[in-house]
Amino acid sequence: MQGGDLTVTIPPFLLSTKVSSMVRTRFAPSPTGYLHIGGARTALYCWLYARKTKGTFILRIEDTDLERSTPESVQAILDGMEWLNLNYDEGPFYQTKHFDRYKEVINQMLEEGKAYRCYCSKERLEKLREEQMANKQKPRYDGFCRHHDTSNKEGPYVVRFKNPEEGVVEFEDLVRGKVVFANAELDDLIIARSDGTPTYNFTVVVDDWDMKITHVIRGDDHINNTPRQINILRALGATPPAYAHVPMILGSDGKRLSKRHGAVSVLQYREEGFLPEALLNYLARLGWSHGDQEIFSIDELIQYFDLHNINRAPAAFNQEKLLWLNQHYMKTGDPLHIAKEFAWHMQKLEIDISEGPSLHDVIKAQAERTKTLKEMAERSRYFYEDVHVTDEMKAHFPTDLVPALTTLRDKLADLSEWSKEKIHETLNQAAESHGLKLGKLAQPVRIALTGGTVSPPIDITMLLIGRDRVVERLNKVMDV
RNA sequence: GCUCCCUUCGUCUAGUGGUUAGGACACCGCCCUCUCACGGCGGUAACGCGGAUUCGAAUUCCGCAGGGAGCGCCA
Repeated sequence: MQGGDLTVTIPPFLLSTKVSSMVRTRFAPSPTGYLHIGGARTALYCWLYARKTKGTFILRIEDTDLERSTPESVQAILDGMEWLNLNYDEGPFYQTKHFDRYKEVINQMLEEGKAYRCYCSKERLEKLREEQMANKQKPRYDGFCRHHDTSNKEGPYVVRFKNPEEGVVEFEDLVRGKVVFANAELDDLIIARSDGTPTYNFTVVVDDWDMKITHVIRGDDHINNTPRQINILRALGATPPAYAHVPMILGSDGKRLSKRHGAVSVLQYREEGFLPEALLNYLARLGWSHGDQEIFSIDELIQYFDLHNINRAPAAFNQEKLLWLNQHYMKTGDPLHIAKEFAWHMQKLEIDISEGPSLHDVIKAQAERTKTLKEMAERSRYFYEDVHVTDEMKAHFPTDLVPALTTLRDKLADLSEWSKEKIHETLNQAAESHGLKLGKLAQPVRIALTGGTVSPPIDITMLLIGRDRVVERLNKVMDV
């Protein structure tokens, strides 16, 4: 029996002329929330594997849970993927649009005796479960309607898959190696609810089959579903794909990652000032490695990534290392791209960047002293906005410093060229001529110019703020 | 409870019978220095436990302990 026999309506993705031996991976999130860190890593692995093999990466939205799926979540997932630049070749496909196809396969299975109608009430199932638990057994359906004649039954029913009752399901997981399950452990799972809608384990199977998925890369919380899915696939006459179950990501305390660990949503990392390339690098390296290498460009990732090098143990998310990577990319990454993300943060803080130094110069000056773009934005206000002189600041300007400040101001005002070198020279001269060490002059000047005690080197700070504003701010602190 | 999975520095990891168990983040110290940083140099720190195999085990096998996931008309 061939799978093609079941095809009456042909979904559009089947009309593809692509060669079937090519690798086809899919990321299949359910839209019940944002794109979280774990999902993002799974998506990244799927994407990397497809890119590495010159295969196809497909996005499929598993929205069969009508209760919990929302359009907002779909959008959040799409936005997250876009920010990370994980582009897909096909999709997004929506399972809710494949209901006819699922129904068709269910009917076919019913006709062929591969599935059956089950009239057991929820109450009976509930009772069964309780009894089994009490007897220290694994709760599972007892196959009542499979073994009794139900032909003259009336009322609501679900459709169950006739799982093999004996033997084992064995598969070679690309991450874990050989995995074996006894069929006796499995039960006859519901493939259609009493309202006729199909369930997860069934829709996954049909779609993976129809979409000719060759490699299912997913979280290992699905490993228990795999033998069931393989059984259905076999009943349909399909060849099961290769599986790769990647371990979960844990919070910093080793517990399951959740909101109390901080950011979980990918887009929240954007809000907090991370660069997508830093997150991607971090996520790739979390649970996977290539020798001792820590920094990977996207191209290197594509080149070196391999399913076999994925670790079997779950990994704890470590924000410190992500911060380090983020700073690394702020210092060394593509200036244009960083400036674009940086501008986004400046805008969020309502800092007007239309006048003042170029973002590129600010990034160059700030990258080595900030860990995130958000922090960088917060600490770059004084390049674009006036500094408010506070009483606390005044304490840093004793009257005996006024002569040196005056000299400095006048020399700066007369400077032939507003360059880092000239400014630096002027600073040194002004300090020296009043018998001061550079530090004695530089720090008060820093406070006058930035309102704080921390900034890039004073010459660069002055250069970026600009001559007029520098002179103006020096005057301001000398007045008071 | 049942089934399955996992276990190298605090964290991410390298390691596939013989290594002073390597790297990275974090941490500590020193150097550099106009602040904060960056950078450079150095340091602390790990094979869960118990058996077995072997001349030799982080590496193989068996127990144990600990951790995780699944067991829905959720996905």
